Amino acid sequence: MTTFTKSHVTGPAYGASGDKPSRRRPGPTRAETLATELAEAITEGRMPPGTTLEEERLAAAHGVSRTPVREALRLLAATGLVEQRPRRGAVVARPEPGRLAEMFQAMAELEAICASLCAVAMTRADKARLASRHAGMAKIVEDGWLDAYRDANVAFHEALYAGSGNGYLAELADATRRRLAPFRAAQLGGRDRLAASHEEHGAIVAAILAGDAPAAAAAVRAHLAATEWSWGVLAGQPSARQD
Amino acid sequence: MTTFTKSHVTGPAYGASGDKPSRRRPGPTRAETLATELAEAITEGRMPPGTTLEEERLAAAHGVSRTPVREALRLLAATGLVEQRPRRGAVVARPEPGRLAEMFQAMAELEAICASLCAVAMTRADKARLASRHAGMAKIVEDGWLDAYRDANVAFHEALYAGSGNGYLAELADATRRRLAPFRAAQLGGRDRLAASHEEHGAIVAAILAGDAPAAAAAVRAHLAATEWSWGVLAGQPSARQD
DNA sequence: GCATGCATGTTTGTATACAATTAGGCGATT
DNA sequence: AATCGCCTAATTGTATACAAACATGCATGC
Repeated sequence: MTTFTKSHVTGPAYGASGDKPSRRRPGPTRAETLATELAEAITEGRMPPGTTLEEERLAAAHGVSRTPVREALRLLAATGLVEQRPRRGAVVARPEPGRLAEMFQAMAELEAICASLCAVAMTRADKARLASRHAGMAKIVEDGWLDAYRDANVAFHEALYAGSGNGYLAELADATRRRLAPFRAAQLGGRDRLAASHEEHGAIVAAILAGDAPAAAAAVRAHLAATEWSWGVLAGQPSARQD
Repeated sequence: MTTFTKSHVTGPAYGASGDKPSRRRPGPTRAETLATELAEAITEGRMPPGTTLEEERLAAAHGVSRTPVREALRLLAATGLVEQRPRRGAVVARPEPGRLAEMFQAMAELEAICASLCAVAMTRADKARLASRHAGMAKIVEDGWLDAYRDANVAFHEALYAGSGNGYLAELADATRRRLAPFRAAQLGGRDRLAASHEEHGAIVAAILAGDAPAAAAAVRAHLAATEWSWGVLAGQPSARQD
């Protein structure tokens, strides 16, 4: 499971304007850079599910040849963000509604496990950090800052993954969340939902602070069950439909 | 998460003797075929962790050019079976001992979830099939047929994944098991361990038949905790060391 | 004698050229 | 008029060629 860390991203892409990079970075290869960029474009909704990914077009758009493009697509296909039909090209993955529901359930369970582990494995300092992170989100909720809450929310959940102490598990959860990202409803609902979400977070944090693993798992499941509607998962296909 | 089904495998590889295939299969591309073959070679221990995967050598061995080889390696890298260092080539993945432990724990939790879901989601017919599968393994245990038990054991666990009714979760569990496969101790221990394993399976089956999800989860965790030593996970690195 | 620098070979990364399959449209036939 | 078949265009799959980076060994200097 390859993860695409922000550190791999080199910016808005040199190739957007057609020029190639003069200085060569040591680490990341073109294919990886491309994969990261495409992954972001997909998860952020700029390339909605169903979008066809034509190799030559992508190559031209990023100022590279088809070879790295193909490798990037293979990478994304293995990640699940892209679907490759044998000789019919690649498209941004658009899972069946049933499969989306499966992924959502799996994510809930993965997060529940993470929270359980947090409850028993986190150091006192870690728990304090988590609590303060949660506390910091209160102001965002009061102000009704939707975009900021969305980011902070992702960060909160990723803190849960990291706090499990199990990096592999964290990667699974993160990858699943990323694969579901294109199906989030654009807006999280409204201020009421924001407050409710924050309150549910509070229950999770409390359980973790108390070291109560089963309660933490239950709180996570409840939180995600309540969140479900704010994803496109059960509402049928979202945004794009262009095949 | 791309899965490598047996149906994709076309045999011991035409390229082993250098000749290219005359008839062209419609579906799978060379890269996918290659990826499947390599994945099997790795999970079956024929290419132990640490083995260097030189592109040209692989290309020659399989009678193809470097291009599909590279794509196959990318695929495997995304799957986690292979590790690609930016400009230093690819090797069969050899995770740190700590990471192996994480993967093992994650697998235990994933299987526990699957078993829980089995308990509540399986139809009566499914449960009967699972029970009969388990019963069928008794004879293998009596005869001490180690190899056969190994295969049947994998099939049993995969039946658990499938029985969860959550295909995505099943894929996660399966992929994790595959990634851990190269680190299994060659022999499962002995006849005593065989019998113990079978008995633990019995506890799992019983809990599922009874529809007792928590008991099923607990039984799975107990089973894997008992199995742990038969994997190379905690015993440090296994088989190969050739870098 | 040891360390450092350079030269060379090997291997990966990228680009381009070619082959083959698929998709779509046009025409002929029933 | 509808359907079948073929033909053409577009796109993917594969191979090869070129360029850059890493690794190794040797020679040179200290």
